[in-house]
Amino acid sequence: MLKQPYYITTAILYATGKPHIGNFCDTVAADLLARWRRMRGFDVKFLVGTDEHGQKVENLAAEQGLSPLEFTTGIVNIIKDSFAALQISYDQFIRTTDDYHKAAVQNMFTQLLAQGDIYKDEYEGLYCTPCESFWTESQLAANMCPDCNRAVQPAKEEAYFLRQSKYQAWLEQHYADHPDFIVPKSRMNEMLNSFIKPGLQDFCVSRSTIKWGIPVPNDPEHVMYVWLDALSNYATALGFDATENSDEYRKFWPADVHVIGKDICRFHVITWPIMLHALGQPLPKQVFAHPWLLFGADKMSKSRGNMIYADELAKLLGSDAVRYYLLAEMPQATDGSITREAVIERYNGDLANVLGNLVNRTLAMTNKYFDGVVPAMGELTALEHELQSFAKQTVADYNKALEEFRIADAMEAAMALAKRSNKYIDETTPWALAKDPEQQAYLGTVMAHLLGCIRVLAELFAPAMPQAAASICDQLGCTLDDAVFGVAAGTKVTDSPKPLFARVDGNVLDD
RNA sequence: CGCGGGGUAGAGCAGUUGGCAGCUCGUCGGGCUCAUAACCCGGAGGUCGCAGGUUCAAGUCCUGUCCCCGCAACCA
Repeated sequence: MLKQPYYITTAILYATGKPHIGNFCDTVAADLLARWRRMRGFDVKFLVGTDEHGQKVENLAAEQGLSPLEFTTGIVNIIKDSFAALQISYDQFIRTTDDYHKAAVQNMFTQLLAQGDIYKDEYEGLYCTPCESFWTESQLAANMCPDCNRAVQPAKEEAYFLRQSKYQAWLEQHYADHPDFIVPKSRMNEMLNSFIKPGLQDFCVSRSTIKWGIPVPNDPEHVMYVWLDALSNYATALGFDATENSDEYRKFWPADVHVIGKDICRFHVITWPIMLHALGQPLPKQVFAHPWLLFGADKMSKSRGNMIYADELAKLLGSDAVRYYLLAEMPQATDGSITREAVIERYNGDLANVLGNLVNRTLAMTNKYFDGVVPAMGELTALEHELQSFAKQTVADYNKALEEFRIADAMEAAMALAKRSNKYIDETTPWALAKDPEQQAYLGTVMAHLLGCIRVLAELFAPAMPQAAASICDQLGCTLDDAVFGVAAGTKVTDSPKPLFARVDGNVLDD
C-alpha cells in the first residue's frame, strides 16, 4: 500500500549566533509531530534549515574577519550539533545560501516580475547614512538611529514591491473557506484585523543598501529582502523552481504544516500564500504558530543574560528530559515559561517519580513474583476493565490533541495514564496478593495489566522521548510494532531494571 | 486612540451549549512498602478583578469599570 506523504517544516533559524532553547520550540514540536506521523504510517518529510542572508550576518562576519558564508557555516555547524543533542530526526537541512535555492528564488522573482505581481517603485523612509540603513519610526530610539544614535533623515530609494493589495479579497476568502488554516484560530482574527481588513499593503521585497543577499536578476544594485528568500525555502527544498517542478515537489507539496513562532505568523499567512497563489501553486494546508517560551516572565535574550541553551541542559538531564519539558510547557495558545527550578520540578515530578518509578517498580515485581516472565491474564475484575478503558481513552485523547496541535495536552494525557497505573498498584496491592497462593492467577492479571499500560506509555511517549521509549521496550523485551495490548505472556523482561530517569538534586543546574 | 488576549486556592493553569468550582505543584495529616526518600488516600485553602443586569440558577450571557499583556504595515 502506498504510504500517504506528510510534509512538515520548521521556521529556518537566522544564522547569527548560537540559538537559545526557546529557538528550538519549533524544531522539537515539529520533530514530535514528524515521529508521531511516521509511527502512524505516513511517508514523512521533515525539513529544517537556516536563513543566512542580511545585514546582520554581513556585519557579524566582518567583525570576525570572515566572509559571510564562512561565518554562517560556523553557525550552521553549531545548530546541527544542537539538533543532534536534541535528537531531531530531520530529513533535510536547507541553507538559503545553497545554490539550488538561490537559483530557484531568482526564477520565482523573475516570473512574478514578468506577470506584474512584483513591480519597481520607490521606498520612502528614515535613513541613517553612516549605517546605510532605513528605520521605521517605531524602531527609532529617541528619534535617533538605534544602532549609532545619530540623526536620521527622510530618504528614498528604488525598490521592488510584491503586489499584495491585489490579493486581499482572495486571501480573505481563503481564510473563510479554510478556518483551520491558522492554528491557533485567534491568530487568524489578529491578522484579519491588523493587516488585511484595514487594506493590505504592498510589500517591499528588495534592498539596495544590503550586499549579502540573493541578487535580483538583471538588476545588480538590488538584493532580495529576507522574506521572499526565506519563505521560499519550503518549496525550493523540494526542488520547486517556478518553471519545472520536481518529482519530490509533486509528491510532497502542498506542505501539511509549517511550524513557526508566533512572531513571524504574518509573513507565513499573508505574504507566503500570496506568493504561492500568484505563481499558481497550492497553499500549505496549515500554519501552526506556536507561542513563546519565556524565561520566567521575561523574554529570553542575550542582553538580559537569561539564556538557557538546549545542548547544555541535555548534557545534564538527557535530551528526552529537555524535549519533554519543551513539549509539556507548550500550550496551544499562551506562552510557556522556563526556569531552572521548573525544569527540575518537571523532571523529578513527572519523569522520575511518575513514569520512571512506575516502570521500575513494575519490572521489579515481575522479577520478584514471576521470575521476570510476563504472566498470562486471567479473569478481569472491574478494576481491570476500568484501567483498560482509561488506557483506551488516553490514546484517543492523545491522538486528538496532536491532530489539533495541542501538544502539552497530549503530554498531559499520556502522563495521566502513568499516574493512573501507579494508583492501580495501590488498588490491587500485588505484594499482598503474592502472599496468598489462591491469588496467583489474579496477581498475574495485575502484572500483565501494568506491563500492558507501560507498553502503551512507551508508544505514547516515543515521539516525545525516543530514548526513554526505546529503553522501556528494551527492558520489557517487546517492540512497538506488534499491535497488541500488553506484552506477550512468556516474554522475559530484564532482570536488572535500570531507572529511566534518575532523580536529581535541586541544585544540579546551578553554575 | 484602535484591534486582540487575559484577570479563578500560595504558584502555574482547566473550566463545551449557564445547573452543586476543578487540575498540577506546594502545604498539612494519614496509608502502604513493590519502587528512584518514591507511590496511594484525605484535609486546609477561592465572595471565580470590581459594580450592576438578565435568569429558578452565571466563573459561564449582557452592560459599565479597573488592571495586566500582546499587535499596530514593510520591525534580520
